[in-house]
Amino acid sequence: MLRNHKKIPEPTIERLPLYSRPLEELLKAEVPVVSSDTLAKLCGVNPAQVRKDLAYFGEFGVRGVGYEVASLLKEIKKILGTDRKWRLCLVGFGNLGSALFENHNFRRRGYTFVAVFDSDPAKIGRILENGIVVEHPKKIKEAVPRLHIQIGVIATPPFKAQRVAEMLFSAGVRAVLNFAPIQIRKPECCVVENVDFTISLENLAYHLAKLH
Amino acid sequence: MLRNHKKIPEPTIERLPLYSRPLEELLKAEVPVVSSDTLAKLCGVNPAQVRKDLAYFGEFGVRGVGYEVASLLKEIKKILGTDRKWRLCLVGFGNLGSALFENHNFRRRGYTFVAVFDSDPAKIGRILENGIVVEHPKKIKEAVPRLHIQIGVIATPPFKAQRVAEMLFSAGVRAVLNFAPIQIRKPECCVVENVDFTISLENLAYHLAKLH
DNA sequence: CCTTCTATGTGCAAAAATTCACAATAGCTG
DNA sequence: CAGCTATTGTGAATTTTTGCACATAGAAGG
Ligand SMILES: NC(=O)c1ccc[n+]([C@@H]2O[C@H](COP(=O)([O-])OP(=O)(O)OC[C@H]3O[C@@H](n4cnc5c(N)ncnc54)[C@H](O)[C@@H]3O)[C@@H](O)[C@H]2O)c1
Ligand SMILES: NC(=O)c1ccc[n+]([C@@H]2O[C@H](COP(=O)([O-])OP(=O)(O)OC[C@H]3O[C@@H](n4cnc5c(N)ncnc54)[C@H](O)[C@@H]3O)[C@@H](O)[C@H]2O)c1
Repeated sequence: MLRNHKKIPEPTIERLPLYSRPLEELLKAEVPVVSSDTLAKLCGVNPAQVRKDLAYFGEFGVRGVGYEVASLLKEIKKILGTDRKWRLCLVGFGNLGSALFENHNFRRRGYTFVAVFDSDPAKIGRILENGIVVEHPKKIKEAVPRLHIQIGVIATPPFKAQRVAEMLFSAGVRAVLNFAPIQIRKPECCVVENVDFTISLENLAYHLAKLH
Repeated sequence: MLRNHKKIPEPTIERLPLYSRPLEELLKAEVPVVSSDTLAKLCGVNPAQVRKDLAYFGEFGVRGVGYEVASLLKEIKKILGTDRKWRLCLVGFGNLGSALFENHNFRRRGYTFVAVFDSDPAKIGRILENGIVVEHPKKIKEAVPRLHIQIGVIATPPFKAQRVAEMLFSAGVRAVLNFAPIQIRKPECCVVENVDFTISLENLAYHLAKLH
């Protein structure tokens, strides 16, 4: 048994969400069982990789048959914590922030915005979906414990992002999704994920330039 | 000399944009020279990594001194093709699409939207910044060569994304930035980068769940 | 109940990426 | 201009990740 001995590689964690997407499709299409080969093709990875990744967490497959779609999906969600609900707050209700807030993919996957903060007086007080009211960021300190906010999403201008992050951390938030194109300094105990589209664009540009 | 012999590792390419961000800050602050140690700390990576990554492309540093900020930044931009201008089109002018279009970071980095496509009749004909008019996606075929579009950005609903991608590829686009949460099938010769925030969120949830 | 068939789980080897550690070398100082 | 210092560039060691290859186990059919 692999699962009890070794720690789980980061790339494995990053591939699990990749597997869960085609699995959701298969579930919808009422396909009962999937092989590592098929799943691998759907995700564009190696079949052995799929089996090994899954084996870190348990024996989910049946030899000679494959993986039962519904139960595998459930297991992956359990591993990722996606079977739980997570409560988020949004800081920065601008173009990007409002697109994030209005996107129902997040809620469908268990990520619910329960508070929105913005420093613009023109936006403070505005009433959004689910009765959420835009508040000044100075309310973060008080709102995080009261609303049990677990994840902070930063969509402010870059030069405000570090300060906002610090407010979130000191209010008790341990995980931050940061859309501002800067490197956030964080306490040891906290996790930060950066999303930066321009990095993806620069990657594309590099590969394009090579194909001349 | 490393640079002529080995092919460049993908992770190296992915780190270059990371280096360029603090370098821009340093340039603005008129810091003339930076050591691999300092740059590494700013980016949260190992200093030897910085040196090795850069050495793949040339000898940019001065022993005993460090790297000249301005010229290093210029070199990185040259490598990434960010010194060139790139012409993009946007397909899907919804919440996310319009946030992308209105974000001036892209243009500042040399990525300019020169066309916007959306299938919604209520949006077609709308006039945006720089005189760009929202057009029906059936115009892609004709617009790509005429406007020399090099990169397509997909921000349509997921179930439309594959079809849109095919229209882009067959019109001659070789690089696609895809925001829809599906795996795009692509011809050998083309490059696709996927941006999926929910993967980042699932990562955060996993790490949070571990810290319980 | 035994045989056959199929796809998993995993030991092991290969490949890739990271990090160490140090010789090489540029600049500075006296 | 010799010696000293700082920091690069890189070969070698280490760690991590991937992929092969096959023994293993469940299912199905005779
Ligand atoms: N829009 C995009 O497509 C896009 C793409 C990549 C990155 N980003 C980044 O995301 C961030 C937001 O982008 P945007 O386009 O939504 O910008 P925006 O200007 O539309 O919105 C920023 C919002 O943050 C608010 N704000 C400013 N200071 C604040 C503070 N201290 N506390 C709380 N709120 C504050 C502003 O009032 C505004 O509503 C930026 O850092 C941007 O670089 C955006
Ligand atoms: N909004 C977000 O924060 C967010 C986050 C993650 C992922 N996404 C993904 O990005 C995509 C767009 O999200 P959104 O929130 O902007 O959705 P949206 O519904 O606001 O916008 C989608 C737009 O695409 C247009 N469209 C539909 N079919 C089209 C076609 N065949 N050709 C051209 N245009 C077409 C629609 O008219 C609409 O304007 C979705 O796939 C979504 O899952 C969005």
